[in-house]
Amino acid sequence: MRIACTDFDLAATLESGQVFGFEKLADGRFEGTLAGHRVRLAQSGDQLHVENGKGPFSEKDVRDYFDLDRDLKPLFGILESEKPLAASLGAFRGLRLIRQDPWQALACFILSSNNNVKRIQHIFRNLEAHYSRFPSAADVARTHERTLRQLGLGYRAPFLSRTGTFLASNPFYLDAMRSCAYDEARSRALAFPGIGPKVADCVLLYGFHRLDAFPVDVWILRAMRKHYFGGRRVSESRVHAYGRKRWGALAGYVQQYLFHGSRNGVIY
DNA sequence: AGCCAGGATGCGC
DNA sequence: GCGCATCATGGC
Repeated sequence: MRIACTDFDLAATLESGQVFGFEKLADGRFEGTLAGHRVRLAQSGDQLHVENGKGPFSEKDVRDYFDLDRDLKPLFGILESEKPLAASLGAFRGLRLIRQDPWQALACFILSSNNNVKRIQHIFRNLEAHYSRFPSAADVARTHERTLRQLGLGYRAPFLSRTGTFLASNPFYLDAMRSCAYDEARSRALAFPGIGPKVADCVLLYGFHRLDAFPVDVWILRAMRKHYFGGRRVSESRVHAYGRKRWGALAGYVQQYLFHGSRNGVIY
């Protein structure tokens, strides 16, 4: 399948720490699961190539997943007007926010706390291998904690176990969060074990495509302190409130360019 | 060897 | 509200 795409950077999108299930192959293609199907992805210019097996799999699935029908010009207008962001735009123009499955985003970002991307990817692959797919909440619910530990989760095993158990017996809980206002959805995310302020915003941003969410991790905190607070050691909650107010409905997109740019040395 | 990783939690203050 | 120790694990 070939899909026309403008203002799209596949590699930046898949390597910017928002999704952990794609592996870069030796030839530069990416392999992972999209809309329930194993795919291999490659980009050449304004074309996205998708190889997949048989199944109910459409171009629309891909366009939705990669947010390809969004006009990024309003975002680019913001990024161009601020020095640190313009640098990231120059390097990663076309980085887009993926629409992930809410449960998968929630599970992955429980694993992400005090962890590094390489190891999160490793745990993700362990989970896929153990269950022959990414586990559902029900899968996790009937798995013993020690098994999760053996898959590499460490001390986060009980967090995921308890979350899976709750969602297996409340199967529409995440669906209901879709229609909540930001504050309500965030406080519900915060109520899960192992989910604090940063991961809650990741769940809203990546799992529910709430673009007004603004996750503040160590990279965002450093970059924001330096470029927007004159180097002052302001708190994460202040940075969070500031980012959301300054960039509003596109705060999450701005955050993604700031994060990826900072992590790759484009912003310093 | 020791520090860090897309932090969260529980504590004392 | 803030600061701090602790939490598995492995990459670097």
